[in-house]
Amino acid sequence: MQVRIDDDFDLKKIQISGQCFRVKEISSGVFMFITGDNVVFIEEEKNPLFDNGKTIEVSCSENEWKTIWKPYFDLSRNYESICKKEYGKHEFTDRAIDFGRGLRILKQDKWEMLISFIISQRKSIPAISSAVNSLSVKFGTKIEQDRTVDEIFAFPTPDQMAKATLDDLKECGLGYRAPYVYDAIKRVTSGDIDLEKIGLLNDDELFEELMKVQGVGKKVSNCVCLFAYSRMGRAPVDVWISRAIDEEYGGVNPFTEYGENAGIIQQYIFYYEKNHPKMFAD
DNA sequence: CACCAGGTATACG
DNA sequence: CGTATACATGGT
Repeated sequence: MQVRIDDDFDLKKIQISGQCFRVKEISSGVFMFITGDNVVFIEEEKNPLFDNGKTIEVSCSENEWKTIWKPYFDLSRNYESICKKEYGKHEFTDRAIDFGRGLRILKQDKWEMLISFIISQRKSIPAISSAVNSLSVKFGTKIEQDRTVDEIFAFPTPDQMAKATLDDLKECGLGYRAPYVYDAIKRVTSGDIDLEKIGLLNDDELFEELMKVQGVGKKVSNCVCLFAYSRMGRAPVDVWISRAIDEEYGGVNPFTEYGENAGIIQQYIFYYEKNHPKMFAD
């Protein structure tokens, strides 16, 4: 099926943006995304017939696109106008926006994001990906599809992970984070934390609620708020953002100025810091 | 093959 | 309250 996109949208940038850990480019220009027990294959058309926006080819039905993937890619929000609105406040931010045009803040599965970002601490992005994949293969349900030779597994549900021992988790490369994930499993399967219900809370309350889980601090909580609950006002500060604040903003956190779009701006800055070519060594 | 990775909990002062 | 330190593994 073909879909018209009337806004900034770049699959390659999204893939390497560090917010999703299971996206694969299965062949040149064809990307596989997974959420819940859904898989989709997407290709950006090379010769768009229109001068604005672009057309993409998606493997799913129209209904699945509307209910799953359109929200996943946050396509009801216009990023072009957000960029325009926030442009001009800081020269460095403007540069990051220009460089990262096409990025989007994905609306991903809440449980998967909680576990993925607990795992993310002190790990490289490739290492996070492989750990998340290991959990999926070990505990998740196989998803039927015929586009890849590799078997694809859904990220395991809390109930599927409930049978995991600490050693099982360590076998997935979690290291010292295994007890943290173990705690998350217990809190969610016991009903102590209801990931759907806390979605009704305001940003600060949601942020605090997530931090009840062992191993979830400010940064991880903000990532879950942003990448699973679409709380665009949350701006996670990691080592890259912290470095940018020091070196580009004179040590003053710029995100308060971006208000409800702080998380989106954060993503452009993170992407720029990690991916822009450096002309000179420091 | 050392080195370091989208941090956090804990122990201090 | 702010600062220092340990932490388990894997990818490069």
